[in-house]
Amino acid sequence: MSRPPRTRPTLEEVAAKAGVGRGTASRVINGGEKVSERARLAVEEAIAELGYVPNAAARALVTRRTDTIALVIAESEERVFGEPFFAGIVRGIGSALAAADRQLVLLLAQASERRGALDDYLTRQHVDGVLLLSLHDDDQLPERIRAHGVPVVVGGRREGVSSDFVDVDNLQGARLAVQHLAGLGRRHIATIAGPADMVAGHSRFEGYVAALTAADLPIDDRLVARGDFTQQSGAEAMRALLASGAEVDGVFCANDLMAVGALQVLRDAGRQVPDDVAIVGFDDAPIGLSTVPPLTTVHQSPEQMGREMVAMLLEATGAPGVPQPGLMLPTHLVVRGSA
Amino acid sequence: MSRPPRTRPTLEEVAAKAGVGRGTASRVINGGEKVSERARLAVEEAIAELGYVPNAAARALVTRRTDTIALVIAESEERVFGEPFFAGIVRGIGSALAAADRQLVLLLAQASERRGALDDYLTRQHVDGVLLLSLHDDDQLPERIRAHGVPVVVGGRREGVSSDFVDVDNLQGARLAVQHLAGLGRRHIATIAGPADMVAGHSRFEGYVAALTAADLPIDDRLVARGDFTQQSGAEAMRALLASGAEVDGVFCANDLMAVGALQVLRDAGRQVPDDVAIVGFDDAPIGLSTVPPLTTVHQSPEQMGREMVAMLLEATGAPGVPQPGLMLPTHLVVRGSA
DNA sequence: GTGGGAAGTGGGAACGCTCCCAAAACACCA
DNA sequence: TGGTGTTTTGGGAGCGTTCCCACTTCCCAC
Repeated sequence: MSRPPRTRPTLEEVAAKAGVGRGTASRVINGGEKVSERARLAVEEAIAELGYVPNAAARALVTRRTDTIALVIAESEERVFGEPFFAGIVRGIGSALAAADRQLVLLLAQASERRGALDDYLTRQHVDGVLLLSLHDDDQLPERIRAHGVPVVVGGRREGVSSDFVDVDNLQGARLAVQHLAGLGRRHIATIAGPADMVAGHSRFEGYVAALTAADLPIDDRLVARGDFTQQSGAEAMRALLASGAEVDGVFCANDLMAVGALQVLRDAGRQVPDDVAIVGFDDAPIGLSTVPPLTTVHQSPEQMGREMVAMLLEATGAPGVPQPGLMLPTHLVVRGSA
Repeated sequence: MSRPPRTRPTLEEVAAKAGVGRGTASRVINGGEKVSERARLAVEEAIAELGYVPNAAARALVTRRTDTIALVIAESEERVFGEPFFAGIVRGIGSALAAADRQLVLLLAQASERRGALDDYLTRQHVDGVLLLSLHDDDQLPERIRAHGVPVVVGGRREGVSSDFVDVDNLQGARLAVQHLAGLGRRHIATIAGPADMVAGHSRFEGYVAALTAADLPIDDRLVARGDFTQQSGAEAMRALLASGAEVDGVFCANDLMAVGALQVLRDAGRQVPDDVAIVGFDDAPIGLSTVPPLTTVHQSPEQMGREMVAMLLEATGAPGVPQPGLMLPTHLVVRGSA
C-alpha cells in the first residue's frame, strides 16, 4: 500500500532545466500564448530531453476536467461483439469525439456484481460525461450518475423519459416496412419481433401493430413470433410461423439478421421470396446485400446516432444540469429484392 | 477555459459534518482499520447525507495509482465487433480484472490520426497498466508506452519479442489439425489461410506447411487459398480451390468462420463432408456445433488468454521494469463430424 | 530621455486527497 | 492513584498541476 517512488520528471524539473519558471513551462505545454520564442524553445528541448509527460491526475485536480468521455455498453460481451450495430455507433462516437479532442473510453457493464465499481468509476471524475448504450430499459444508472453532476446521454429511448436521449425512430421505421408490405397487396403479414424488454424489440413491434391497424388488417397471434435478434432465432421463428398453419405472404423482421435466418428457412421450405412470401428487415446491415434475393430493409444509421449522442453530450457539458431535449432519428425504407 | 465551480462535497466537509478529523474520515473510506465504531458510523452517515464520492484525481495524485487497466484493441471497429474471439478475450480480461479489483477501460485505436491522443492517454497515468491486443505486428506502441514506465502485456506474439506477451500456440494447433487429416489418410490437403500480416494468419499457415512436410506430403500452391477470416471469404476460397482443378480430400481452415463458408460451398458442389473432403477449422467457435456435419476444429480459449494476460500484467505492475517471460497457450483438437 | 501600454515571466495559492507522526484518549494493572 | 501500553485521532505536509496576479522587460511615440 505504500506509494511507489516517483520516477517521472515533473513540470518543475522541466522548468528548472529550461531555466524558466513553472508558469512559463506550463504555458508552453498548453497552447503557449504569450511565451517568447526563446523560452518556448528552451522548454520544448527540456521536455524532449527529460521525456516529460504531464500528470493527468494533477491537471484534472485543478481544472476539474479530464477531456475524456465514457461510453458504457450495458450488455454481455457476447452481444456487444455480436451486434454490428455497435460497430457503427462506436465509430460514430469515436470520430465525433476525436474531432472534439476528447478521449473515448469504453466500459462494458457486465452483470450486477461489477455495478458498484462502474458507478464509482463514472462518478469519481474520471470522465467529463457518459454515453450510455443499453438495449434494456430497466436500469437506474443514468439517474445515479446524473445525481453526481455528471452529464449523461442515453442511446435508445427509455420509458417515460423525454430528455437526454437519442434514438432511432423504431416505431416509424417498422410502420414504413409494414406499410410497404401492405402496399404490395400482402394481407397476411407476420412479424418476427425482437425481445419485448428491449426498446428496439417492442417499439418495432408496436409499429407493426400500428401499421396493420392503419391498413385495416387484423392482428393474428399466430402471425407473431419472437426471436432474440440472432440469425438462428430468426430461423426458428420462421419455422414456427410456417408450422402454425396460418397463411403467410409477408414477414416483417425486427432486424436483418433474423430476416436472413427466415430467408434460409423459407428457401429450404420451397417458398419463393418475394413471390410467395415478401420479407422486410430492419437495420440495413451489410449482410442484407449478399442474400438471395437482396433484402428490403429499413435503413438506420448507427453512425449518425453516435454523432448525435456526442453532440448532445458536449452540449450538456457546457450547460450542466439543463436537460437536453430528446432526439428521434428518422429512418427510411431501402427497397431491394425481398419485398 | 475557466474552471467550473465546485459543487461536490469534499472529504473535509464530510469530516466536519461527522465531527471528526480528515484523517479519520479517510480511514473510514479506505478499509477503515483502526477506527472506533462511533467514528465510523458518524462518517458513514455524513457520506450518505452529503452524497460524497471521493475524487479520483486527488487520490491518484498522491497514491500514484488509479487501479484501472486499459485494454487497447488496435483494430477497426468493424473487425473488433465482428470477431467473436474478442468477446471471449474481453470476458476473460474483464473477470480477471474484476477479481483483482481493477477497473477495465477499453480503447479502440482507430487509425493513425488518433495515435497521439492514445499515447498521451496511456502515458499520463490514467492507467496503471496496458493490455494490448493487436493482430497486426507492425506497431511500436508497446515500446513507447513502456518507455514511460507503464507496464504493457501484448496479446499475440510479435516478431522478435520474447517477453511480456501471451499467445495461443497457433503453429502447434495448425500442425495438430493437419496431422489429424493426414492420419485419416488424406493425401491432398488444402488450406484456407488467413491474412499473412496477422500472426494468427501466418503462423497457422506455417503450422500447415510444417505438418505437411513432417508427413512427407508435397506442398502444392494450387492447394493454398487465402481468406480474411470471414465466412464469405472462406466460401470464395473454397470455390477457388475447387476451380483450381487440383484434387482435394482435406482442408484445413485457419478459422471456423471460413470453415463454415467452405462447408457450404462443398455442399452446394455436391461433395460429401467428411467422406469426399474432410474439413478442420480453428477456434472452436460456437458456430461449429451447429453446422452439418459439426465441425472438427482446434480448440483455443480466448478467455484463458485474457486471464493469463491479466495475471502477467499484474505481476509486472508489482515488479516494474522486469520483463515477464512470454507465455504460449497450448491448443487441442476437438474431433467432431467434419473430419 | 521619458512615459505608458503591451508582452512576457515567476511563483504563491489552491485543487482534494493520503500518509504519517505526534498527541490525546483509553485500558489495564499494580 | 499513577504508570504503562495500546488504540484512536487530528492535522501538517506534500502529490504535480493550473490559475492568477504582481512584477519586470521591452518597445514605441513623443
